[in-house]
Amino acid sequence: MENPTFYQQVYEIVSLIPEGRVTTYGAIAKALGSSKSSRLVGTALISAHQPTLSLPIHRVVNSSGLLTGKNHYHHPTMQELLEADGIQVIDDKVQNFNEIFWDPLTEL
DNA sequence: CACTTGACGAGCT
DNA sequence: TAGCTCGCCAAGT
Repeated sequence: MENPTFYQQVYEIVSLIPEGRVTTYGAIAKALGSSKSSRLVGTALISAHQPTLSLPIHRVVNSSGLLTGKNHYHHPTMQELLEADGIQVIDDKVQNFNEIFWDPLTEL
């Protein structure tokens, strides 16, 4: 796209998240040049939850490693998907968050 | 064109 | 420690 929307850019970053790793809304926003648009990233994922896009959006959590988007999942749950990636989730929180955190700015 | 809507984040009470 | 408020900003209505 010559004029990719902010959402489109979010989709691209999300699609690049490696298996077994997670990133945050803020990190993605920052990678796109708008560190203060973390909310936009979350809103973008709502539009991205379409089956046709099949993006690993379950690998995106908030800055605390909390599964804030869990409510938007029908089934399987966000936790189930993360555990399928080998990520340990306890009480809606990603374990070893600091270790599996994937920063699009640093690792891309 | 103006108003509302949030999978957020940081700061304050 | 937990909960509430404020700022930010593109997209949808």
